Amino acid sequence: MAALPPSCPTPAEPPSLARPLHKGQQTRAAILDAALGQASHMGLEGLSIGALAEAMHMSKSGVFAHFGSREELQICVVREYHARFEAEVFRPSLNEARGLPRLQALFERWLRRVSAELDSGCIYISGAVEFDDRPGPVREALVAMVVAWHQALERAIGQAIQAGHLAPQTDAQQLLFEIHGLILALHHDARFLRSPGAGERARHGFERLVAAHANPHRPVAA
Amino acid sequence: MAALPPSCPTPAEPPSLARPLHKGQQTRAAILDAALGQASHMGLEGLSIGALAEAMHMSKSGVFAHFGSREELQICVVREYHARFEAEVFRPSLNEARGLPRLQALFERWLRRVSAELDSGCIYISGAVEFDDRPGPVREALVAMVVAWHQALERAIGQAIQAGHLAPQTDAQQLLFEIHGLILALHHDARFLRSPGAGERARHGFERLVAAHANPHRPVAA
DNA sequence: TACAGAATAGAACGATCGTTCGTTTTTGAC
DNA sequence: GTCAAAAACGAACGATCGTTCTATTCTGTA
Repeated sequence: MAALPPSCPTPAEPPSLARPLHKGQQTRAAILDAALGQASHMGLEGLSIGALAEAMHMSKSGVFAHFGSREELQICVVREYHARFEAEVFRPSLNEARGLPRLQALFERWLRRVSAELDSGCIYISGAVEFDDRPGPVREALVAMVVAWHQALERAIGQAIQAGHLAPQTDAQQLLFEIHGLILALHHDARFLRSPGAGERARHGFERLVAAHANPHRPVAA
Repeated sequence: MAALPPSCPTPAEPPSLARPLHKGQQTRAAILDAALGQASHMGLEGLSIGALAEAMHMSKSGVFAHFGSREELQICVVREYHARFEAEVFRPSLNEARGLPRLQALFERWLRRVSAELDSGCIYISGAVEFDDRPGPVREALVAMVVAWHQALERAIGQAIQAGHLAPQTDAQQLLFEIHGLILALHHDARFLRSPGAGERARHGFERLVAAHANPHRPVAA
């Protein structure tokens, strides 16, 4: 979850802190917000500049001018989603103590984000399916974001091992794989099958995983 | 995995066994085969009658006439995928003894199908993401197929419990949820992240799951 | 208030989409 | 070989797509 190249075609220099948002960047942000909503419903490939313009009460060319191409718009949506994910899932969890508490916080916030029904689907998950076979810069951006997130999780697992919360022989990558599986199954069951108990199943699976990897020589913090 | 309404617009009566395939049904099958390839690369929404016609060296209208609408074509693709999945994953596993051996066979064949790189993506998985927000007959067909497959798996788990291979207090739906998660994580890591060890991670997770739910009062058959 | 530059509109483009329709070719049974 | 039915073609339709261009409107500053 390291810092990533600023935004998209945003002017070269990084935004100075006190600069007031000019009209252009303001509407640009509004468009991006609408685009995120559209992409999470229809997928990144379902993003349409025409539909976006209609939702914004703007002309197609007016919307288009802010991004220069549809592909650039898709990349910006990915980056924006990443920024929100970081702000809503990753950063708040840093308030928890290193190790298991932080890992638990990360998982719980991740779970809530994925199973949220209001603003829909996780773009990491839908994007991974849409672009697993489609080379190009959108796929690359998507991979970069997902890898960054996975690295953050792996780091948290490593810290839990180091802190003695998880057994020292724990395979961090394997544990990450299985945790990720729980989230993916949650996304599938909650969103596609509309199964009501999916959230609880994911939580239960996570607790079982943590218990199985708990360090037998040290009591696990609640 | 119960029998499902025959095929798509296929003539009303079920095909008699000895009837020779007439020209129409022959090309229809060939189109469906090509459509499956296209859908597993570009998704069900990426199915294009024009591209399909070009690949078949046919006219658009010639292809179109076999299905009557794009939506019908999508549904036929879903059913055809289901038929192949049943033939390649489900049916061969019935040769294994009821209980754990059969469950293991189901998982291993499922794993191989999902991680296969030649013919690409699993339509159940990509379709679930594409249609989790899109009501209509395609989504309904997709849900029906996935539910049938999940029921078949749940049945196999139940038999493993009944046979004493798994502990009697095992929660079949929870176990299914976690097994499904392993497959989804495999699909994600192998296809999207191109991570080479994903297959082994899924196997390892499955073995851990089985071991955790093993019946302590009865030795588990290898 | 005036003026440069940014922001938006509007029309048009070529391409592709699913679909319709009338015609032509092919097939298979007699 | 005949002939009706089935299958495939080919052109055209309206719609939508991303994109380009030129004009117009708006903004922020001096």
